Amino acid sequence: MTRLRVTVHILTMRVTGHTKLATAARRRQPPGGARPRSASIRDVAAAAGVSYQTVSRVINGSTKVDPSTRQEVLRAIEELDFRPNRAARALAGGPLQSVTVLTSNTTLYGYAAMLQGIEDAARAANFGVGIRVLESDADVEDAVARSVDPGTALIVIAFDRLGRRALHAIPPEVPYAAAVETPDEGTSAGQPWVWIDDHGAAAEATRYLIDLGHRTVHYVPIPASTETSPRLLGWRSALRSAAAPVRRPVRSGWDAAAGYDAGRRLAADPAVTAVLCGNDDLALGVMRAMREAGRAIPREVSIVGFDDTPSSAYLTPALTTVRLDFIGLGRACFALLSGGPTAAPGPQLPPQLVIRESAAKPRRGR
Amino acid sequence: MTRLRVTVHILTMRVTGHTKLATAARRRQPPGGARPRSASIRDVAAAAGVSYQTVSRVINGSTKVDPSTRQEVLRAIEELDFRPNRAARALAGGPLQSVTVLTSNTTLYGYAAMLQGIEDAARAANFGVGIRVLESDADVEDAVARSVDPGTALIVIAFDRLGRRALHAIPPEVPYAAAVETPDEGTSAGQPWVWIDDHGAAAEATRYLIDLGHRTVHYVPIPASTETSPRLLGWRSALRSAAAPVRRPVRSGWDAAAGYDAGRRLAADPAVTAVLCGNDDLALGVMRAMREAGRAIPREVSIVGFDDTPSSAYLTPALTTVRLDFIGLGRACFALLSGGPTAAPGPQLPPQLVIRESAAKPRRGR
DNA sequence: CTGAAAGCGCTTACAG
DNA sequence: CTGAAAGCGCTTACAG
Repeated sequence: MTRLRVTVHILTMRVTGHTKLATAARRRQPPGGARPRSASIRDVAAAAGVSYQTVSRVINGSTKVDPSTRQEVLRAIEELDFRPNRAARALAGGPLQSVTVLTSNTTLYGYAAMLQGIEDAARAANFGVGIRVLESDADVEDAVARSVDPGTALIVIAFDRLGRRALHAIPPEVPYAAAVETPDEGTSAGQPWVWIDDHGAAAEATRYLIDLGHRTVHYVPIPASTETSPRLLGWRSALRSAAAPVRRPVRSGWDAAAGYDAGRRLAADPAVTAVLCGNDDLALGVMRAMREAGRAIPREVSIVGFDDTPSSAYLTPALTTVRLDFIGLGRACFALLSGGPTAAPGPQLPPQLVIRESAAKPRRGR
Repeated sequence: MTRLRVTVHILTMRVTGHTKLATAARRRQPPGGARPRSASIRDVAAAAGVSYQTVSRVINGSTKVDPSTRQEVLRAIEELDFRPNRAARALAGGPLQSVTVLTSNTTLYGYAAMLQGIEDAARAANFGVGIRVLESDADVEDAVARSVDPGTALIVIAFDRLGRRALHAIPPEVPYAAAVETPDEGTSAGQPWVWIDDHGAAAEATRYLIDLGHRTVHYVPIPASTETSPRLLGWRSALRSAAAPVRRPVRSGWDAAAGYDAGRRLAADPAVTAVLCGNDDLALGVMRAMREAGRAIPREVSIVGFDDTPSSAYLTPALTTVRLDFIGLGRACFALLSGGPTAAPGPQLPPQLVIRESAAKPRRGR
């Protein structure tokens, strides 16, 4: 019995060995070829006539390599189409080579655009990009723990409560960066965080509506990451500066359905003539509810959104909204990881009010 | 000489060991706390009183472990909060543990929803998820090569030309699955592909408009992955069955801006009374263009989209569209990788025409 | 500047 | 069923 087993194993080994060799030869011949075993640093070293440690130095950008040696190694790398094995580098304690994005959502515009910016910057830096969705409060800790890995940094999209929790669950010295809704008061100096000036954006949009002649501006926020949302603060301060009454924000959610619900509640109040919405999807839902209630936009009710999604300009009426550069935010966030010259924590590209058709003077002056 | 070298080596080991410990110790103490270096299988083995190979067997689900031994190991794993090192597993030739999604886009609804479905299923299977965007034709080969990695499977979102190219660039025996626009004729049997019955969906939507009384239906497609798009075929065959004239499709792109351009061209033709659009964003753009041209929807022109994005029901008029289950498609695609009982290549959940407000009888009968 | 050693944390054979 | 060996492809020290 034992004999038989041994025999079988030897055969197996032989077959495997044979396959590998045959494969390497057939590499460029797709039809029928088995998996090409890719070149290792030893192969490159042999082709370049140096030791494999030198190859390691070259691929890691060590300066202590003779220029001509480097040339020869690079040529061999090119020739063999060598790509360092990520797993081996990570295991051996090599440099950061990938980033995992922790986010509660991947499809909402701000999140998806942020992810796009991260991926774009990461790809340019030859970093791999992973995604881990934060499912629930109970899942956050596990998500962080499973994402911590030598060789990979973390990026947290901390626009909401789950993201915020993940941010605070990252063990010290795990390399990371984050996009936050707003920095923690006081403690944010020196943190690898980027954000958008939501406070200023909300204030500007609110002022715009007030200047149009609206008596006040109602607010349908997205769920905030903290107790005090900068948008809420910006909206309120603009209202106060104008001595306009501050109405209670209408709690909702993230999408058009949530906006629709909020809109129905607002439509019941004839005093509502202007509504600022936490994102364009909410705005879309509010518009729908208003029109169902017979309130024309912008003739009877003005609506302003946040984000400027690619569709917002094509709605009817085209949405007046605050453009937020999430793609740039994602890129900036990634840059924080490498700490290059373009890396700067803090607020990024200022938001910009894009005036279109969904807001106008109220029917009668105040 | 030999003796000396041996001695030196022993010293080296000691020094190395010392340095590492010191470093490790410092690493963990930001100022004060001690971050435990994560447990390895050897730690678990020690805690459970077994060899580390046995731990390996347990975490890999080997059946050849005594139940009581397994219990003990699981307890130690729990106690030490052990998580296998992904890099080490990959390097040593362990099982698949992550999947990289190759896609030309991450923000368009179909792609983003597909990604969501994949992530969801992958997370449940404790798989990591990577993303690699296909930037251009020139980038495809590089994208595939860099994504091939032991321990990680590939999922290609092959709805478009770039995705299709990536699909065909995958070396044989790299584990993968794909969501395609349509299977290759003849050669698709047994391939790990999933898709949605676009042909049937387009035919159904077209028939619906014809049955409403429209003389014909114009078509604004999304760019197809192949020469013959199933949606185009479905649209055309429905038209032919109804003996309706087949107008040339209006080439456009993927987003509302592209839809707007197409819509302007269509609006110039007074004979256009019904338009089928390749996705909801295009439909939104077409609607905008039509209204700018003074054509009311649906009174003068009917519009039908594809996708049923979360916003489509809240547009005014609410969009009549074909609902496609991209989230389910993503899950099904992932399931193909593990080959479990739920894995079935082929067409997935049938599309469903969702009738809302954007399509109606033409003003005058045909 | 370049080479030889040790080891990262696992897995697969293999031997009991 | 369980243990001891070899090695995955790299990197960091270290020694010249």
